[in-house]
Amino acid sequence: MSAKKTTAKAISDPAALNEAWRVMHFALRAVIAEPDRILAARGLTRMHHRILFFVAHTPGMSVGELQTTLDVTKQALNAPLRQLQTQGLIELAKADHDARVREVRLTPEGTSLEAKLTGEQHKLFADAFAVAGEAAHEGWRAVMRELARGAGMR
Amino acid sequence: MSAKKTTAKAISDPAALNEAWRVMHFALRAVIAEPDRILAARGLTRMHHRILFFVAHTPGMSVGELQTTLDVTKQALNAPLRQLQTQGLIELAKADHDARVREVRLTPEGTSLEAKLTGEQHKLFADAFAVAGEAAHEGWRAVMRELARGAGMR
DNA sequence: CGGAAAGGTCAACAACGTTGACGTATTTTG
DNA sequence: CAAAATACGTCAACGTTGTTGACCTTTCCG
Repeated sequence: MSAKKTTAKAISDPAALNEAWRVMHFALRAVIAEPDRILAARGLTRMHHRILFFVAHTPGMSVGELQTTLDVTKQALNAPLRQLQTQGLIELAKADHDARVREVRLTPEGTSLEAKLTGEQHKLFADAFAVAGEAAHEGWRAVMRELARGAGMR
Repeated sequence: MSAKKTTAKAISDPAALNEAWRVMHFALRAVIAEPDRILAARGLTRMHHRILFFVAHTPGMSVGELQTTLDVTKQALNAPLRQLQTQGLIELAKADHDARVREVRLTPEGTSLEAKLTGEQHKLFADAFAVAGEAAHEGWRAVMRELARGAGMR
């Protein structure tokens, strides 16, 4: 017994729901902060991050797939894509099966940067999960999954 | 016994951390979706929503306080503020203690719209919490608080 | 061969926020 | 009380980012 009883807010207490929304914001901000600074230092933006992120998890993605995934026009994608290439973070190569298609992959440096960026985020999540405990971790995941259901969840 | 065991992912499993990030995105998107549509239908944007939100919870806020809170310039704030006023959602009145200061309050219609907007979000949260259960709710809050610590948390 | 697909690129726009410079009440201060 | 400081409002010039539209090249395929 004991532990904090914190009034165990009722699930639909307006104040609790309101706080949920605020906390969500700050949590997101906290997780984005470091990566954003690192990116900015290289003159990169969130769009670049998004590209690195998706390409890291799906090496060899075509430009068109990226475009669809990120839901932007090819013109909007082109500039950041070229900048990443210029900075030696990604490579564009013709696909074997279709020379019209250009496949995107991270270079070792790109892989390194991407790892650094997501590493910062992972650290925050891991710390939060560690402090909150395994049970809280499971609860968190359950709630998030529920919230995310209904959004695209591509 | 029973219930889903779901492999009880290790707290620092890279895949779990990665999923945490993705889920966070989708959850946020899901929560923002409806309010955004409602706003858009009235020709309003997120900035208007932010104004309504803060003014709702701190009636009589001055324009300057709003500016500081939202972290935008007065020029950026002015336009949406006037539009909200024109649409009869907020009222601007001179402060009793200082006629230079203009206090912002929601009109009944403004209060109604704000309630509708946050109501949509509350519904999503309440549903997610209800489905996940009270224990998960507590866990979620614990993790979020931990994540948010280190961000501003104004 | 000729049409369709994947990309690249130039150009005109539109949304949104920023900085800079003034102008106007109103309050505070020397 | 005159002068400096505040709180706001507003006009104007930009910068960023993404969009639509048009056009061109390379490549694939029937």
